[in-house]
Amino acid sequence: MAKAKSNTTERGQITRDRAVAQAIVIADRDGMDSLSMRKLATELGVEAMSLYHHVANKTDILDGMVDVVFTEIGSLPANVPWQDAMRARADAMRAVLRSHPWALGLLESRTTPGSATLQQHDDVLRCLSEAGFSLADAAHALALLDSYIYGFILQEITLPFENSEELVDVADSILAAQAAQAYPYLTEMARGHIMQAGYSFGTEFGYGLELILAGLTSVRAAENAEPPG
Amino acid sequence: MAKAKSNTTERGQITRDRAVAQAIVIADRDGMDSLSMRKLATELGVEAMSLYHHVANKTDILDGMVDVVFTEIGSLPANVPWQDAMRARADAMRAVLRSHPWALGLLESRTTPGSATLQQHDDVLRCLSEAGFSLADAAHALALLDSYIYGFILQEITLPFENSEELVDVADSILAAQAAQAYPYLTEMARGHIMQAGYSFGTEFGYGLELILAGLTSVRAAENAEPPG
DNA sequence: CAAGGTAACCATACGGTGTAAGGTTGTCAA
DNA sequence: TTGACAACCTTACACCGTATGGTTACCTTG
Repeated sequence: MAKAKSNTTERGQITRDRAVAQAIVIADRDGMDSLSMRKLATELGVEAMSLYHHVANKTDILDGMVDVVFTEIGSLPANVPWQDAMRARADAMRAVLRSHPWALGLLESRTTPGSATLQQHDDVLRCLSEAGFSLADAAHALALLDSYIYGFILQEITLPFENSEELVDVADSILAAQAAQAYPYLTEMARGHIMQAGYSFGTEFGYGLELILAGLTSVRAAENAEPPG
Repeated sequence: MAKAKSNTTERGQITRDRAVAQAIVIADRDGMDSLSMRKLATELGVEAMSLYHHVANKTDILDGMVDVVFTEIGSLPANVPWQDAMRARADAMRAVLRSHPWALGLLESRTTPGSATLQQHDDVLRCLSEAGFSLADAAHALALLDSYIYGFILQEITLPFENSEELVDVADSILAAQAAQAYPYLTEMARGHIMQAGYSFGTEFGYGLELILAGLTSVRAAENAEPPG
């Protein structure tokens, strides 16, 4: 009986980290829906059930994926004004969440924050506290910034186009014919604003972010002008 | 000659609308994951395949659910300052999206906007235009407000607690023991801010919203002070 | 009334899913 | 050589969305 599979094989190679990494590759390439245990196992050169020796279950893998995402976002730059630090964090989050479109949807379902999440939030609070924000205002600022960042990316991911040319096509078809009368302002915006050469939804991100940072700056100024009393 | 739709039996009762309505009931009650064609059919007193005479497929039902959500949000109040109109819309969106926690996740996957969506966006642009915003700034404002609203609710839905008491428990367990040293600012925020009696994450919503509205107000003021040139 | 058309409904089946249970193999320590 | 043990595989189950092809119960027409 063929006992000698020989070759010392490559068996011991599968780990939770490798499984999570490959799961990310699949989700990026084929979409979250087609990430299955069987497919993941196949791409790791193994049968589905073998994975269960390294991960508890599928949601364990999903948790791992979320953690990798937060790790990719990285940490805050040091020794810069707090506005620059917040800008850098926002841009990093946007870049990472755009490159892994499945990540935002995953955040919804995993309710227990991993260490990378906690660390990141702690960093932001420290940055703002050291910049002169009260604890309460730092918390407000964090919630506000995160809301804006998540919400913007949520909309951005949902958009049914990738570049300006596709945008024109999509806008045309959505706002075709009778729609122009039903939604006059939307139509006008599409024609007069969005369809201008060089428009990109991505530039909207900076607009809102700067408005929020300006608002937070005056909050901080007011706070330091008149100490709590 | 209208068809004599006699009510001698209850068979003809199943419609797309009824199916969508029951799907919403199931999603609200048991969660989106357990919404299946078989379960939906059973609760409508019918076999799974019978549904396919009234809906194209499951995603057709999901599209219908999204449209119902936007309908529930309703339209803008008339004859009020634009800030009040935006506040009302934000509160309505928050209320509806919180009462249907599955809705946000669904928005991600359906990329073709329904008529309720388009109508709502058109209403906002009209409101802001009539309030003196340029078309470009109205578009900026819409993107900014929607980002904040969606992102806030996304975070709110993800929270692993429902009320202040549960919050204390959760915060305690997450920040237990050694965590206090690893995340000092987070710990301090939990102890000194969040765990105060009467704190509710929901009140954060108004804080950010007011800050954004204040920012938009000064944008509008600047715009009207110095006409384009 | 009878006949036929048709919309509503049901039964069966296929290829997928996550994973529980238990069998098999390869490697190393004693 | 033996035994332990982890890694791996096979099989099976209950579920999913839905293609296919009946089967019913009604309405219209004569």
